[in-house]
Amino acid sequence: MHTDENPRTGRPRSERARRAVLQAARELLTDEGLPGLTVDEIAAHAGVSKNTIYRWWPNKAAVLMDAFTEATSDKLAAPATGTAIQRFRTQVHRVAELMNEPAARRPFIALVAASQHDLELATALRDRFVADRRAAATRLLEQVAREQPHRQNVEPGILIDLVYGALYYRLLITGEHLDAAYVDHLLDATLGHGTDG
Amino acid sequence: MHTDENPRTGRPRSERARRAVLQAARELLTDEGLPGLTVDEIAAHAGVSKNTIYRWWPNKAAVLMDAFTEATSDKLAAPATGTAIQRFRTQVHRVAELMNEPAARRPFIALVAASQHDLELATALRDRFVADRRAAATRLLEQVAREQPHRQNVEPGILIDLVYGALYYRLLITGEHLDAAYVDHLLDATLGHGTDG
Amino acid sequence: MHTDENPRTGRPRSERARRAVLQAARELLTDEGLPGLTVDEIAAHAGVSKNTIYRWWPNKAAVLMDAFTEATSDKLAAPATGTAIQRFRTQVHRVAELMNEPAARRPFIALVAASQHDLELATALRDRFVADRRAAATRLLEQVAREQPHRQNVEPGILIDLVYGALYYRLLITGEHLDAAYVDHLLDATLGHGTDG
Amino acid sequence: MHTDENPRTGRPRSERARRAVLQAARELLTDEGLPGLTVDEIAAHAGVSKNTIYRWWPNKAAVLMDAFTEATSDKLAAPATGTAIQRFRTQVHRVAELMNEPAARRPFIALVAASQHDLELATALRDRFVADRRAAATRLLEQVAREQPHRQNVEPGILIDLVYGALYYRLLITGEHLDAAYVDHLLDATLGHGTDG
DNA sequence: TAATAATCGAGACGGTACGTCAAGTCTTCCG
DNA sequence: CGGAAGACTTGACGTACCGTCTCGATTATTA
Repeated sequence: MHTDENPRTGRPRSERARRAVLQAARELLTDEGLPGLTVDEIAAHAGVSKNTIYRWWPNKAAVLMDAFTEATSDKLAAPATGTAIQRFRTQVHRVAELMNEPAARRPFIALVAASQHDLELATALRDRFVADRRAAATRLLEQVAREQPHRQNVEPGILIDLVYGALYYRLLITGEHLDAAYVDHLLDATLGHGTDG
Repeated sequence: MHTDENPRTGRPRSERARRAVLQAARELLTDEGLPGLTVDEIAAHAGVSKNTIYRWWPNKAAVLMDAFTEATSDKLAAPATGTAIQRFRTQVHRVAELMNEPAARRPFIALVAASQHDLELATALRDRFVADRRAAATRLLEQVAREQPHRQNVEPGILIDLVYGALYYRLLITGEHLDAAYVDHLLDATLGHGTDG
Repeated sequence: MHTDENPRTGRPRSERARRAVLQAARELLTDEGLPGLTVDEIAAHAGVSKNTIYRWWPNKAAVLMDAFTEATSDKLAAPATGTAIQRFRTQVHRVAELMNEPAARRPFIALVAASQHDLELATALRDRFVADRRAAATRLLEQVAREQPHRQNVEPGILIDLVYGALYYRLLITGEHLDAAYVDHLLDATLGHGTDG
Repeated sequence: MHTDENPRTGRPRSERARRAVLQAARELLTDEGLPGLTVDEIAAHAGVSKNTIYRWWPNKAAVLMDAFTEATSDKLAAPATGTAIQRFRTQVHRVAELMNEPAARRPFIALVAASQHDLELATALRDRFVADRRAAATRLLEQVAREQPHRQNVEPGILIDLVYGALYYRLLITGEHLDAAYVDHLLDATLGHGTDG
């Protein structure tokens, strides 16, 4: 999105159009993913010209990226409370919930799929979604290691790969459900039991 | 592929054409993935008509699926030796190596990406690639549980999700390298150290 | 049709196949004309292989040409009786009837249409259908001129063009019906009234 | 052609593209007729996308119909002068000249051929080419009958069929040349000699 | 209160790939 | 060798979507 540009003159960008586009992108996204979503459709459904879409986004992947971010950013932002371990567990649970939520699951899958052959999108996805959580998780797990030096802790990077990897694995490969119990199983298996209290 | 059908009459299917198509699919696959691979290109490069491709495969995803299977089936088939745990570790290492191998990495990524919006492909991928390994791994881990009942074992399904999930996570999300040391880290963290001897 | 070839050895040509092909061609011809008739259809409907068709005919136009000739040759062959003028009139009536007959009208139209961009077919059509009638008509009209030198006769070639031209004109351009009364009108207008007795 | 529609908004239709398509159609038409003319070729030769062609014409027959109309409409439009009979004779001569003119002969033959299996085209051809001339000719011949009641006139419809029929007959069946002398022969034979002064 | 300037909806444009279809040829096995 | 079956190459078809472009109309700031 070209929000950085700010000409002092001329007709200002239509906020209505921006919103309509993002909403249309969300509404029209089906199980067919990005390939099943066409810019013409989005434009028609949003009551917007294709020109307007291409003026502000480079392609439909970028549109969906924005649509996804806008819809989910607040859900992951709320700060967790409790011990470091508890906060880590909360974070993982939240991501799992996101992957289950109807409004977020399909866009997310579509974005991950598209990012496999779209380097820019892959970067954007990592920068705007993965990196934050990964940094926060690393900090929390390092804190755990400092506070409980006697524990036999695995490297934070490895542990994060294991837990988050399992979430993505179910989301993308097996397609199985991601309920809270399953997430607890993953966390218990990697952090040890009784770490949720 | 319709290899199952076997009419006694008529001109037999050209094995040369079949091979040329699969090889062309492998050779022409770039980082652009399936969207960057066109049936016209494959046909031209293989010296085969589009018609022939569509006679035997429903779409280019199916072609690439066959191309991938043909190229990698033997690499994963060789039986591992040693204890149950050793054999499990070997299996995981082999999958990781596959994900690293130039000839297999790109096709695999492309197939996983495409399977996100292609239900048939997703099923085929699970049935022909994931299911076998998962069943074998489950058997091995159950054997471990029987032989070492004192061990604090996690459920096989969870453990498999964790380990394989981490592999897919690096392959699809972070794009980081999957070397043997990293795989050992994953296995040590989930199975315990000293399980490789 | 390659009837000229007559090898002394090997399996003889199947008369059953030949007939089935020509009948299938007649039966499958619709208002779509030659373009709407496919060799695959003919082969399937006749229970014959495409190979067999291409062995004996160069293309589907030739097949239809044979099918048409076979079905209509006898209808035009019966000798007319009476005076020269009467025999000429009979000949014209017979051609008009042919153009009306369901079994002949469509094949004929299709052949004339196809002959516009198929030189071989055009030649065949002229040689095997037009030329005979034209020669006979010329002979008859010259005989009339000899027998009735006082009559103000137009050149046979012009008269034939006028009368037959009108038939083709209705067949191909206006598509109007060609009944006997209309044909008599044409003949009366060109030969003079009272020439039918 | 959808020239009737006139939306006030959107990018206006490219006159350049329209012209280029029609010209390409004329230039690329060979003795192979419509079947030998491909939309891809027209598009490439006109520097236009296939899309644009299909946006404005339903098929290549419609393109050629427009190309033909555009090139010939003015040639037949100029009013003839003289008596009713003279004007009729002029009209017939003009059509004959059209059938001889290199720029018009092939398109016309191709259109008549195609109209044998294309109902829409047949209607268009009759409505836009045949009907006008036929109506005008009928009017002229009726005027002749009124002015010269003593003459032994044949029905206008029959006379038109005879004369124009002969032109089409030569054009489509025998392929012979249509020079002015021949046309005069036809007119003399049907209207009587000395009607050209 | 204009003039300027960027946006907007609409929709035509060139380009590329799609998946289908028919033509005509070739390759097998069976009488 | 003829014939049935059916796979093969070739080439055109008509469709769909992409991303760009050109209109007239709109809505701001600047003069």
